[in-house]
Amino acid sequence: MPTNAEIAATLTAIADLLDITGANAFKVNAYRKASRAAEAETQDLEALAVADPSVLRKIEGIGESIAAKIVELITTHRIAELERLRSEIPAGLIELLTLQGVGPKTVHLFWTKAGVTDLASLKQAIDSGALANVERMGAKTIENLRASIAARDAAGAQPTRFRLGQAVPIAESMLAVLRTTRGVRQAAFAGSARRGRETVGDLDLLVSCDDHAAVRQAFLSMPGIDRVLANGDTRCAAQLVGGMQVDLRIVDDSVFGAALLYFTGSKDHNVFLRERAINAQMRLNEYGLHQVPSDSDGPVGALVAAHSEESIYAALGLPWVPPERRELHGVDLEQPPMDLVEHHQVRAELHAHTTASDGSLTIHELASLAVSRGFHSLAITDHSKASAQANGLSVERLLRHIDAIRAAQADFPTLRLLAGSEVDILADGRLDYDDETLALLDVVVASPHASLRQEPSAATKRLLRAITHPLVHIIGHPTGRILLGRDGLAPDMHELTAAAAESGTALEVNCHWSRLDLRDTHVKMAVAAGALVAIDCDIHGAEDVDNLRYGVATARRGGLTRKSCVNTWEQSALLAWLKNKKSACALRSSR
DNA sequence: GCCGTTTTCGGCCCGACTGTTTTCAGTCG
Repeated sequence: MPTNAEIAATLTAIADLLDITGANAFKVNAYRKASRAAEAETQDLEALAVADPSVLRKIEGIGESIAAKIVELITTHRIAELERLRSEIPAGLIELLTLQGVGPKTVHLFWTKAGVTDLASLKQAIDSGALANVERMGAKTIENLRASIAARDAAGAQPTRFRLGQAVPIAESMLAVLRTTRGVRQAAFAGSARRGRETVGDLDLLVSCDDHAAVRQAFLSMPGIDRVLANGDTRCAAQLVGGMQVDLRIVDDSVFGAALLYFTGSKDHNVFLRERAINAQMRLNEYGLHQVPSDSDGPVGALVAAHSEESIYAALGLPWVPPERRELHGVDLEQPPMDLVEHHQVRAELHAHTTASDGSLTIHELASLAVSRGFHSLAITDHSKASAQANGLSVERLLRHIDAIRAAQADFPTLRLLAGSEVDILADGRLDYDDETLALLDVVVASPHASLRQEPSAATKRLLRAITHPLVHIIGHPTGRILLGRDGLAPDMHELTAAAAESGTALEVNCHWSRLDLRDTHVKMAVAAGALVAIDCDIHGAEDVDNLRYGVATARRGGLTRKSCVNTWEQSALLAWLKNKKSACALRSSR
């Protein structure tokens, strides 16, 4: 039973192999586009296909042929076409596609003209001088090839993607330098980081200025640059120590909006906008939206819009699309804009740890921090006893902690301090404190911390039990995944979000950039199910509050609106929700 | 291989940079 991710990976594998054979580039691109569509699909493709295979073709980018291949994969666990390609093409060639500056045409050349079948034989062909006899393989190209291989060898297991919360601070520190550079008007980061993707492959920086040379020099002389990959008048690229690539684009200030739009992407979003421009007799690129030139215009038609993103969307008959929503294309964008949750609307933190368990701040320090952020409510939710590694609280310690939280309230007149717990959801779905204890708390965040490799069906059952527990308000980091580290649980999110909506339990978007759990696609499911969502920083130290932006971005990517986000509610509404779940429980248990 | 307000064929986003070339192919985003 292939997952959507596995189907996507299979389609990408076909695309890679086709690429190397020199197949039609549009055909290759069709497989890549279908792969992206499969990955972005929130419905389970296998379930869709089993119910009605024709539904697959309703997904944009999946047509007759690819739909048939997906069905073939689901029913026979193989795709004959893929096996044929694999029998013809040495498996080691695919790895060569990942070398900087090496694409499918070059790999094809290596293979057919120099007998290269993998990285080892490529090295051999370089060292023996055999490669120098191949067309287009001049001294400079071979030198670059050596450098790419060396960079790869040195990197070893160096990551190819980086977590959002690690990439954004790097981008901002580089922008801070560029903003002080002579002639710079505007500077911003674009790309997948601006779209708030949970991981990014590289950084895209955009600068408008009067002095290109000064900006290029400032950029290329920054500390941490390991290797310069390109150095042109309007575009520079460099690899940082640690492997991250940074691209810099320099444009005139008058077209900053067009360039920002263009370099923010996503690729599919750009293609959609360009096609829309063409249909309206216009042409869109990073220098603006122009009329198609008439004979008297020369190469470029009259400018329609370029200064701001808003003006370009408007000229295309669309509302401005927030960067987090730019994975979308097609009819989704023609809907009226949603009231997406915004960073400044978050006024309550409902998941925070103190020195009582594994936090670094005291109750008072945490409360002061919340006040400084303008929050009206803060829940202190230290770990429960099963999280021994985090110094989880025994019932006796918890009782004393509740008293300490209530006592601290007097010192913070503008902040409502809530006594809570982040209680472990045990492997079978039981909670780590008994109901009598939980009933003493204002807020119960129930989270899975152990047994994170259990079967999906067991995980679903486990989490459902916690979601439907009347004393639980929030399910903390529901899957327990660690980005680029641990997959975590894979429960049936359709079941979970439906149950959450039914029981009034909120699902958490944990803002820490190593978690972002719920992930964007899960938020989308929660929104579709009508479930409540909490955006929480899971504060362990003062710096964690700054992660809120990543959680908000993830929530926005999933289409979360203010009214479904409990952290944005007025204090009275929040307290009523916290209390109502409890009284609902009392009612039920008294029957 | 996908797709359709020029719909079953003939397009498919477009520009910068690099290196190898004498005008362009390949890569990348």
